[in-house]
Amino acid sequence: MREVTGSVAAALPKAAAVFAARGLDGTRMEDIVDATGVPRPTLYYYFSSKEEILAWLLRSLLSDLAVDVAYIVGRDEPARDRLGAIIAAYLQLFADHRDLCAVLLTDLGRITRIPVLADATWAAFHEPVRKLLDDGEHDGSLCGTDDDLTASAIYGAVTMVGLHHILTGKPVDPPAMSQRLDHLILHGLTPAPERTIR
Amino acid sequence: MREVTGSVAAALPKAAAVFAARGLDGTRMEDIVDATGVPRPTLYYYFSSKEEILAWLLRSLLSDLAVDVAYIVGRDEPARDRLGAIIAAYLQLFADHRDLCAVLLTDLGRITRIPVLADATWAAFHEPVRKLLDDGEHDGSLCGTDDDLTASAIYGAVTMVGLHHILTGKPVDPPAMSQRLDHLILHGLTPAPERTIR
DNA sequence: CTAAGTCTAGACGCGAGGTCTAAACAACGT
DNA sequence: ACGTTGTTTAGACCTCGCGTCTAGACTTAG
Repeated sequence: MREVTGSVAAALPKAAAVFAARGLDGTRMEDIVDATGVPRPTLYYYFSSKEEILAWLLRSLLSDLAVDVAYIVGRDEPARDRLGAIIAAYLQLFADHRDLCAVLLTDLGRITRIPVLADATWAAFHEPVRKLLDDGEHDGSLCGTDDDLTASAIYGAVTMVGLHHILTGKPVDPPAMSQRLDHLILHGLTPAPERTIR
Repeated sequence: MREVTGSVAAALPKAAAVFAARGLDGTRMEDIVDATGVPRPTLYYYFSSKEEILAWLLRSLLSDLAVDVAYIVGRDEPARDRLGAIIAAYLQLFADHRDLCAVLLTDLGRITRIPVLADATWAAFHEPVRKLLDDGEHDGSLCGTDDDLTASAIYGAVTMVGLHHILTGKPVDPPAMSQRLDHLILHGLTPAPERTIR
């Protein structure tokens, strides 16, 4: 794969909507040509396959996320606050890149068969969360027993909430949604004592 | 699509492993022939497409789940207990049908473009959970503000935990996992002392 | 024994991915 | 101005796999 720059790199994001609408296998090369205006031979000059085009789009998305997440993880705050910040950052990604997030998640199986993306998706969210849960046990701001399971649960919860909003066409409002998710993850669904007493 | 019975119906589940390994679009008709022993023309005698074969497999899976879930939802128990039972039932499905669950979730995008399956996946889990959350507010066993978001979060959490176990080859232990998830969903991650004070 | 329905073999058309050739075009140093 | 190198494009081509079709074999019922 050659380095992609200039007009081609600028035009490729237009293909995201097509991938989101039809999925990787459902998207024809001609669809990408139509969406981007880049002729077919030019696409094959830069990429060796359709799959590689999508991988290029998703890699940039995931590396951006990884940078944000790494910064948050490194901050000097209680783990529970950093956890909330990561959730907000992840939801922000959904808000900013609806199409690419939709492809990433709805074509998850297809994508996790591309090794570089399988690692990237995992490293961008699951691993940092697992580390934060571990930190939280030590600084006392979180409690937990099975970090791996808990990290998966949090990852799944945030992901599905974002995906649901995207697939149903609802706008993604990161502050409001992350506040609710944060509360759910920290306090659960047990009614507050005050409320039951009343 | 003709009604599928007898030896063909008995052999088809063998195709689940192939679908799980390669995905819907990555599975060739010949792979299904090899896995099941059913000749190609016979498959096209019963089904009009490859997609229909997978749909047939998944429909039976989802209808079984829907039956279990409907029974649990109708029980005369506090909503929080019924919620726990549904989570356990869902994880049991993962344990009993690893391959089909893997296809269902990793090829989610491909599958939600098949209308009958899109509805079935939603109806089998998300809707019942949402109803239970609503019940829980009325019987006082659960608290919540945004049932739709919460239902998505729970659905995502349970799904990702199960999927993670399946994809990493770990055994799915429904009682242990649902107990942990249940605790997480009810009490969250806030350490115990702080919770009792507040 | 016929008739209807079930099952199977093998050949075919076709669409889409990806390769190849060759030509047009741009940028560059000499 | 001129070759050189790399970029971009058109169009023909090959291959693979889906789904169709014809036709025949086998099974069961009337």
